[in-house]
Amino acid sequence: MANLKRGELARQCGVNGETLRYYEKRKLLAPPVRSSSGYRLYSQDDVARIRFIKNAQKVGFTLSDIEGLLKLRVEKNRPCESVLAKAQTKLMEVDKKLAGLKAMRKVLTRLIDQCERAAPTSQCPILESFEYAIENPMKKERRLT
Amino acid sequence: MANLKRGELARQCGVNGETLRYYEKRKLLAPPVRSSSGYRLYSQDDVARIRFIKNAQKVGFTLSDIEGLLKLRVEKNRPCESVLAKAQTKLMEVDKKLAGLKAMRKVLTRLIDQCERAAPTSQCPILESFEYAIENPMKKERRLT
DNA sequence: CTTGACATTGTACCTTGGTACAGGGTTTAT
DNA sequence: ATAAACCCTGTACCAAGGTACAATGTCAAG
Repeated sequence: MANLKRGELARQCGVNGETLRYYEKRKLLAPPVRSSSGYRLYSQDDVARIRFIKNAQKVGFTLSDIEGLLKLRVEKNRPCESVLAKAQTKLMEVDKKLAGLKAMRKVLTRLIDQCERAAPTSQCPILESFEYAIENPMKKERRLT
Repeated sequence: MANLKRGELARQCGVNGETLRYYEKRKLLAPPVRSSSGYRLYSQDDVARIRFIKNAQKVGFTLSDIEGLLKLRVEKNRPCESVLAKAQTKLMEVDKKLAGLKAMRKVLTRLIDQCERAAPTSQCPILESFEYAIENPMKKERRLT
């Protein structure tokens, strides 16, 4: 109905106007109808599509992922399995990143802790530890010379 | 002692040779001594420096962060406080990313779960959910029509 | 009728941490 | 002495997801 111009669609979806052009270039958005003067004219369907993209991004899908999801979205006869598989794959990716961050966190908190309880005369234990290989303490802290 | 050439240093540190040139450009590595033919000649200090960089990266410091850390590393009179502060800031950053990923994970697992227990006749619940705002279930799942 | 707020295009730039050439010169081993 | 394996430089390119112009055209209000 509405026939929104680029800025209107952008405002309605909370994205930058240039982003719409970018999505169009990336084929996430079909080239829209143009007004006689060449202005892009969007519909409510486009609003829904942008919302779809933004929601999918929120759970970790990249724009390339979303390209695939958008194709499945059009096929009406139950793309559920493929979508489920993609979601499961994404979950594994998220878990991998989580594991990486948790490992960082562990080492970082250990370093901070060491620093806080260090004797004031000693060298900075954090900097010092960067001079050597960083290991996780759980296993080999028997070395308390 | 060793006077390593670029490739040798790279191999010893497990980095790409080009990376060393990149670090030099980024001022993480001082311009090294050159041989008469213009080859870079590195010392064991450089080995330590690269190791330092790589270790700091492992706990989440960016190269820009590391630039600051390297400066503190040289000052011998207890930069401990500044380092500690940087580490604590980094920990907060890591925690923020963790929180974001955990939120993703939560929604994603919910979607997967909904999909797995969906009636085979229904539309794909994952795709469907992307059409609307994504909310966390904990609060408003009273809507079981 | 003019001003301001919109729109169009192409192109370049941003971040982060590098990698990959091309087109030369050098060193080492055979 | 010649080929392989280095090294040098500058520059361009990669992912990812946009953002920011400049130069120009259009539309609505007053």
